Amino acid sequence: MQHDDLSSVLGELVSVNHRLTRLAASVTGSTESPAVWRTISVLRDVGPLRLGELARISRVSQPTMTKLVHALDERGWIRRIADANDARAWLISADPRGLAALDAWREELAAALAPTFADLEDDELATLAASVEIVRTRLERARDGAAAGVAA
Amino acid sequence: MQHDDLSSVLGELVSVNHRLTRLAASVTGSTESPAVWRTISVLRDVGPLRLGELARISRVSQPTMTKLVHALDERGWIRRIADANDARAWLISADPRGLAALDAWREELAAALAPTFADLEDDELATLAASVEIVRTRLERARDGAAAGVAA
DNA sequence: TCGTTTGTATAGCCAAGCTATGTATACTTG
DNA sequence: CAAGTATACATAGCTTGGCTATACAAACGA
Repeated sequence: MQHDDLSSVLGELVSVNHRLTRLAASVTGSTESPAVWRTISVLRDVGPLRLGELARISRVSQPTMTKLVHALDERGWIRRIADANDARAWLISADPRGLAALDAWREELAAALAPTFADLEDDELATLAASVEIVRTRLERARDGAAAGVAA
Repeated sequence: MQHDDLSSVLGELVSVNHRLTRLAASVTGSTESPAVWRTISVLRDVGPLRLGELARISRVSQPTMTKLVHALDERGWIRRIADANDARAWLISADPRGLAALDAWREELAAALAPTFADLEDDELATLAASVEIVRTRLERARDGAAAGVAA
């Protein structure tokens, strides 16, 4: 029962939020992809990171992150800082322009979704905020097992 | 955490859930994409639909849905039923095998995320379930404005 | 020094998204 | 009822984000 509830809620959470992501993509005029905002959001939350670690936390492969980082670098939304102690490595940090773009996207998203969420009550908003924190907490925790085999 | 500002919460909701989607993709061995589960989930929730309407509700373009439906049809996860009244149209419905696959994926997802969400309290689970309902309600409502200009 | 490990880059593939356009059926109207 | 318009789905061709496999360069260890 508890297990059924858990799997049901997690499954619905992922499905419903994927639909919300599609809605967000279609109502905003933004041509940027979710991957961009996800990446900058991670950098904002956990600070400058090596490319490989950023890939692990974002749960994408290292080559995928290499492509994303190059694209973001060309936009000037992140900075690649040479690691003084390891000539192979880069420290990736969010550029203020990237953070500003993230804020602008959030504003745009909220404006575009405003009609749909117009009747949101205060307690419903609080419920959504609480859910975000619940999930974020687990995502942070999952960082530790993110290396390879998960293996927990 | 941050102030319960609408744009902040919506932005975080989309970003965090995108990260959760990545986590789900990496912890499950599933080779299926989120688009597959999203589509079957929509069919399960709102029943047999014409391809175009399914595309609008899923917030993807009609050609994208054509490709998805063809792929799902080859797997036997949906059924294409000729519309008796309109030879151009098809009614798309979820096949029991598709619904079973959806359930299996949810179980797999829950099992894979179990370590990460192991300490979820009952009230936290309830919060997540409530959020799912809040978002689902708005998604259903947004169906009406899904046709063209997104209203105003 | 030389082999091994590690951090990032490159190559090449697939899937999901898009716009533009094609084709067949339905509808409308003179 | 013929002909033009509108609608429903399919196809073509592109872009991008994801992957694995592999290459390269720097660090490390014996």
